[in-house]
Amino acid sequence: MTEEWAERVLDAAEELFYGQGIQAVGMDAVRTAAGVSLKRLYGLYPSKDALVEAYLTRRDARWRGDLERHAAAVPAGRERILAVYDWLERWFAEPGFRGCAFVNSFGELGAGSPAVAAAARAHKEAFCLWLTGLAAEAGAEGAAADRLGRQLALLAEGAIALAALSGTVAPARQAQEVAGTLLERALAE
Amino acid sequence: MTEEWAERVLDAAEELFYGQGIQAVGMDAVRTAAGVSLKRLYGLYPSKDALVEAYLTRRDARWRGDLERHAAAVPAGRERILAVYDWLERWFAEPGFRGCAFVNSFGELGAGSPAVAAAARAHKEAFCLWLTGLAAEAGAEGAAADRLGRQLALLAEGAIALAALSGTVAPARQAQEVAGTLLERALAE
DNA sequence: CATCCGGGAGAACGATCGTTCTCCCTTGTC
DNA sequence: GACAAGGGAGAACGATCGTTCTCCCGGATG
Repeated sequence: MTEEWAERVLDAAEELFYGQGIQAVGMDAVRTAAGVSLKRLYGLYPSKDALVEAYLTRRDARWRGDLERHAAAVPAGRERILAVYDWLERWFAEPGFRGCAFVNSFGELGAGSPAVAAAARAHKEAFCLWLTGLAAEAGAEGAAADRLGRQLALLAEGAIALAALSGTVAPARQAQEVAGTLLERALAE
Repeated sequence: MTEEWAERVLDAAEELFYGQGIQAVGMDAVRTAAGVSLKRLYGLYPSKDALVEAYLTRRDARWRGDLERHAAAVPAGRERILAVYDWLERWFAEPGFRGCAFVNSFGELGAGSPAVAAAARAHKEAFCLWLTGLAAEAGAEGAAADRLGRQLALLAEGAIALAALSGTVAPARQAQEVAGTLLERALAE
């Protein structure tokens, strides 16, 4: 099936693009890693830009899907919000963790690729909105939930960046601590 | 003087590298923007790697210098810490703001360039240390200052990333609010 | 005025990139 | 067994990159 081939190509592309940066990876490296002929590669994705877009799209879905599944296994409210930072910590510990794929792609191509910029923006916005939902679930109302959601997103973002640069998982715990205090204060009414 | 030429080249390189990414900018573009012959360019910086390293070194010094000067104009303590986020907000509003040069460079080249990775790590570490100093100045002691410094760095980092992606200055204010609560809690003893 | 030398413009070179094309072998069909 | 179709391997192409080299001019020196 062409579906399976497409997925194999995306698997290879994701590993390479995420691990080494997009410009540093040539189509030939993707071809080799995926074990696919160049002809088939270009049959599946008509250009590198298209492959990059598919990479970001699938990564967004999988990243948020994994996170949401992890959070759903924990009671709603304060506990579920804190579980987000547990999940981040596990992510930081994975071999090959190199920060946020969207921040990296945006930093590399954002200025010259509106599609990448839009994908990155959409990813962060969806993440922030989801956190806002969690905040509402936990008892924050209206504008308070919105504010709390943005603050939680800020903490996650900072933790991701610092974990990548430092090569340490510690920022996850630090962000979790701050999130804890914010919740304490926001939910005390 | 060769000094002035070197600075002109660095000015051009910084604008281009920061605005478009490092790999997207060729030495010829730097040459043209700086108004310098290729021969002189390679006389000043023997390779692109050397130019990139000089770019990051000078940017680190200037960025932290500007920030420290801004903070020094404000009374030490809680007020000075909050002023950091005012400075960030002004930075975010500058035309051409594209996030943290070190995070972007690391995302683009970190995997393949130990020098860039080290520069990025050093920059963040220095920033975090400086924040810890501010926290100590404000009354936090020992481990508490360290913890507060890391939390403040986390907030700043998240604000920078989200401001770049969203194209908005709002994350500076949000980070400042969180910093305010943290200070309130930490300095209440 | 003759000479020499530093530096400017940009051609040249080898590598690599994204993309397309050619050639050949395999496989399925009559 | 003949033949058409499709896909694989990789050569080929034009562009661009980092870096070096060539050629030439202008001005300082005797």
